[in-house]
Amino acid sequence: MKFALFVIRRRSNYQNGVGVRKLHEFTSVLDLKVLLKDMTKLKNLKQVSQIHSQMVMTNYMSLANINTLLLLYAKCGSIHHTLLLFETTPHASNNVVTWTTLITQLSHFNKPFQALTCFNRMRTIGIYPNQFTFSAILPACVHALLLSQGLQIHALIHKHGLESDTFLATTLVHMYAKCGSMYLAEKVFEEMPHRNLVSWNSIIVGFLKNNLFHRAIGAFREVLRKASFGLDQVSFSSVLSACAGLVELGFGKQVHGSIVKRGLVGLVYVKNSLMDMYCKCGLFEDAAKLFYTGGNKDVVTWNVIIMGCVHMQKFELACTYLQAMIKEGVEPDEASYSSLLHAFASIGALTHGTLIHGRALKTGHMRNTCVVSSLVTMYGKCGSMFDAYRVFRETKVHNVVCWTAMIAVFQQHGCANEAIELFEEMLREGVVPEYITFVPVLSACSHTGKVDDGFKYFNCMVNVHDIKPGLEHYACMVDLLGRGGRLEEAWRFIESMPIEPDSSVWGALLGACGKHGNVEMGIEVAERLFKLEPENPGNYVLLSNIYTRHGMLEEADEIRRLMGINGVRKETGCSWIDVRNVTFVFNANDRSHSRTREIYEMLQKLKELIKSRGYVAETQFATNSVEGSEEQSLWCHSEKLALAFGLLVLPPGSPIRIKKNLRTCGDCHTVMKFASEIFQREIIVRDINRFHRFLNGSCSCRDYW
DNA sequence: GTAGGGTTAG
Repeated sequence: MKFALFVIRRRSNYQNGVGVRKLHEFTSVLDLKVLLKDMTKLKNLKQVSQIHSQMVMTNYMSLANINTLLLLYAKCGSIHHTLLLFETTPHASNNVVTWTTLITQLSHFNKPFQALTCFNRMRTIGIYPNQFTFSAILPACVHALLLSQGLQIHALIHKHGLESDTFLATTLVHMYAKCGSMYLAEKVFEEMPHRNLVSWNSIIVGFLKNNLFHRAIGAFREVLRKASFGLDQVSFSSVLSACAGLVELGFGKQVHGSIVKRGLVGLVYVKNSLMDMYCKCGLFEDAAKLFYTGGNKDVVTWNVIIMGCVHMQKFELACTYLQAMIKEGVEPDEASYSSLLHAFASIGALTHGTLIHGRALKTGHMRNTCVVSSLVTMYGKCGSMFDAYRVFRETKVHNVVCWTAMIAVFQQHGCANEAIELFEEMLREGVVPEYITFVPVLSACSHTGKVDDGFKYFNCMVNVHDIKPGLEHYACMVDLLGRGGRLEEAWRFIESMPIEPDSSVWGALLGACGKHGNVEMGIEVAERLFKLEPENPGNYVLLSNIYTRHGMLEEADEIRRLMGINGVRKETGCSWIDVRNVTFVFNANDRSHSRTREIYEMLQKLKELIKSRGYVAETQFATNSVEGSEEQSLWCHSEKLALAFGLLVLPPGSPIRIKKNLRTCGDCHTVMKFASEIFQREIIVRDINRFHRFLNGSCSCRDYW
């Protein structure tokens, strides 16, 4: 082969693929084959077209050459030309290799349904698929996530007696694992007469992707013990991902040792997985050490270190790495953008997030659905619902993640009707909802008191979409019934659950007991919660508030004592506000800020103004008294301090954005409403659960949170 | 002349 290539290069003066025009000088089929093989590296549509026309002119259109051409067109990015050539070559459809090439490439181009149609067309005209065809069609089932199709293909493989083919069985394992059926994947794997490295890697990766990390590690240990072949970078990087998933540093370090022993540490994929494992186990420094030790770095290396920063909440450092990677000429990819956006979403850094948006627009990354979904979430979590919606609408094609992101943003901002309408639009578009999609939908129903609709969607999830409800869904349903005052029904609903209810489910019921003043049920529910999560101060506070509201002050005191005995402390309220890219933090009763005097003066002024408009302090929200006055303690809440500071330093008319670590209190909520009207300001408070957008004296949550 | 496995979005 090498010799033949040498001859061609000499004869055609072939250099870097420029010698194509001398094709007519070739005389043997062998020459052409070699040239075509070499051309696969070029991936240039123009050159492939030139070869194609030369072949037509010189009568070189043998079936084998046509098949190579089909492949070449696909490899240089034009599935369109592949299809065109196929359709215009009548005798091509008699050949199984031609069909297989076509099916493989359709699958590679993420056109699984066209691939399946081709497969069926081929069988209709009486062409028998071989093992290559089967391994080409299985990835199409994976792309389309069609387990049912995969099962049918499996049956055909069985019929053709090809089940024991190692290559095919491995592809089946991969297909079942990707479609979420580890039971079937394992069954095929167990029945394989021979397993090679890729077979083992496929089962390890299968466990990994289905979050069965222990099983992934188990399979890795097993193959390490009994295989006659050596493991490769895929095996090692996969087992490291499993360690990362389990935060299993001990075994991870052992794996690191054997990687070093085998001399695999220089491989960039292995290095990336190692770094990722250390980051997820909290050893950022070890990851950074690997990052700075020479060797290759690719875009993933950068992404892993950036994600590591995000994981450690080192957001500024994450930005520094992004700038550094750009400086070194590594173009950030969708994962880089997604991780940073995720970071900015969690800290509510709107300005940083907007900068990333600008960059994504310039670099063409807005075509990527991951980036778009992260942007929608970022804007949503930073309080800019309208920007989130704009990004969503400016994107033409949405996948289910994108739809879910936008539905969740509406829900968090109190626009429950919009959330439900968007969900309905998604269904009309033919997008299939997933497990997580139903969480904001059910929550939207609960926040608008749509009990019937909530049940409609819940049943539709189970019966139409075959999704097993999880704890998140059950908690929403309990919330839905509880908010509507149907406490007994909610209790019975919990009892009918096929899975063990957790604290989120009981917590929803306790909240409802508080809202509707059911002391007896409240006590019973709280007792269960104290057992489930004795360390959560929220439950004690809720029960104590129920007692206080019913005048049972002794019992309320008893609960506070219980907190002391159990060593539970109420988390201190804490609020943040960004002013010209600097974040200011306020704790409850905070007097540490340099403008403390002005802040408290502003609050005093605000209090007088709103009192004249009928405000009465809601002292039931006062959990401790300051200077003997419960009312006074209310005016030291962190969100009020942040509000006063915002009113002082932000230009009139500009919105005030506050973030809080706990649920916002009822009294603060009332004060914010008044303030938005008096100062004609938009005030956005993001608390632990949701957004409150105050405008002209009312809140987007319609006082229902 | 045709095939397989590996970090990121809700």
